[in-house]
Amino acid sequence: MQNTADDILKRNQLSITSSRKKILNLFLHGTGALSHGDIEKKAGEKFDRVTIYRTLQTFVDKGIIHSIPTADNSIHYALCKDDCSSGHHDNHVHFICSNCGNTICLEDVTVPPIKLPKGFISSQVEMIVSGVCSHCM
Amino acid sequence: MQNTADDILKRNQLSITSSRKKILNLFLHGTGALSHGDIEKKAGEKFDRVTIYRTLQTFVDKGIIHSIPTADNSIHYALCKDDCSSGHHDNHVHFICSNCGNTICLEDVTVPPIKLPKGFISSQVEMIVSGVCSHCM
DNA sequence: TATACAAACGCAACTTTGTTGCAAAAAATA
DNA sequence: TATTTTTTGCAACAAAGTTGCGTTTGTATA
Repeated sequence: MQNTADDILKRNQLSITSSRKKILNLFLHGTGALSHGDIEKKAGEKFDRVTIYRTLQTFVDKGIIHSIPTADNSIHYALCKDDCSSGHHDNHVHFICSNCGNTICLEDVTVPPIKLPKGFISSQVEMIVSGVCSHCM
Repeated sequence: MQNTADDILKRNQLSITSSRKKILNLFLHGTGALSHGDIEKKAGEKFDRVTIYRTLQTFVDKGIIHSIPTADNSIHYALCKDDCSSGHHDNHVHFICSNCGNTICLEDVTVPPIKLPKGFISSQVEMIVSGVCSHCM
C-alpha cells in the first residue's frame, strides 16, 4: 500500500485534482498539524480559500485527516495514520508546543481510559498536551 | 471565603461593574460552560459584544474562568474551581454532550498522568470527552 | 458626600474567518 | 474524443473578532 497523494485519493474514491494533491502533500511532507490559515500561507496565492475549506472537509469526511481542537479558535488538522474511513478513531495524544507553536501527533501515546460519573457515556476522547517539544528543548 | 460575583471581583482587584457582575453571575448560576455566543444570547441586548470579549479575556487572565477547546471553533469558558490567579491548573476532564450540546466540567474526574516521549515536557493537559451526558440518557 | 482621576463601556469602523449559490473549468466515464 | 459528473473560483454574504476613541461609570481622596 503506497502513500503518495495520488494513492490516497484513489483509495478514497476522490477525483485526483491538483488542489487536493497539493494540500495533501503539505500534510504528507510536513511535520505537524496544519490549520486552515497555515495552508493558506503555505499554498501562497494558489487556491481560493473556499477550495481549502471544502477540501479539508472532504478529507475529514473520508477519514484521511482528523481535526484537533485548540484553545485559540483555530482547528488544526493532521493525517490519520490508520484508515479512518469508517469513523475516526485517532485515540492518540496531541501535543502543542508553546515555543514553536507546532502541533504534533504523538502516535505512540494512547489516551488512557477514564472512569466517568454514572450516567455519562463516552463516544470520543480528545487529549491535548501543551508544553515544550523535543525540538525546542 | 464567599463566592458571590462581588467577592470574586474584589478578590481579584477588578472594578465592580454591572457588566462584569452579570456575566460572572451567568457562570455562577448556570450549569455548564458558556461560549461567547451563549453569553450574548443569555444577556439579551444588554451589553455590547466588545464588552463580552473584553470581560472574558479579563476573567481568563485573572484566573477566574478557564477556556475549553472544542472541535467546532467555539471556545467555551467555565469557572475555575480553585484559585488560578497564578497560572491555570484546571486538570479536570471536560465533557461535551452531543445531544444537548452542554459542556460540563467533571470536577471529580482528574486527568490521568501520561508518559510522554523523550524530550517532551508537559505544562498543561486538556482532556475533552464527547458523548451523552447523564441528563440526556 | 463632592470632586478628581482612572478604568471600563459603547459605538463605529474595520479585519478576519467561514458559508452559499452558481457558472466555468477540469476530471472521470463511456 | 464526446459526454457526464465533479470540482473549482468568483461574488456576495454572514459571522466572529479587533481597535481607537469619546463618554460613562466606578474608585479613591479630600
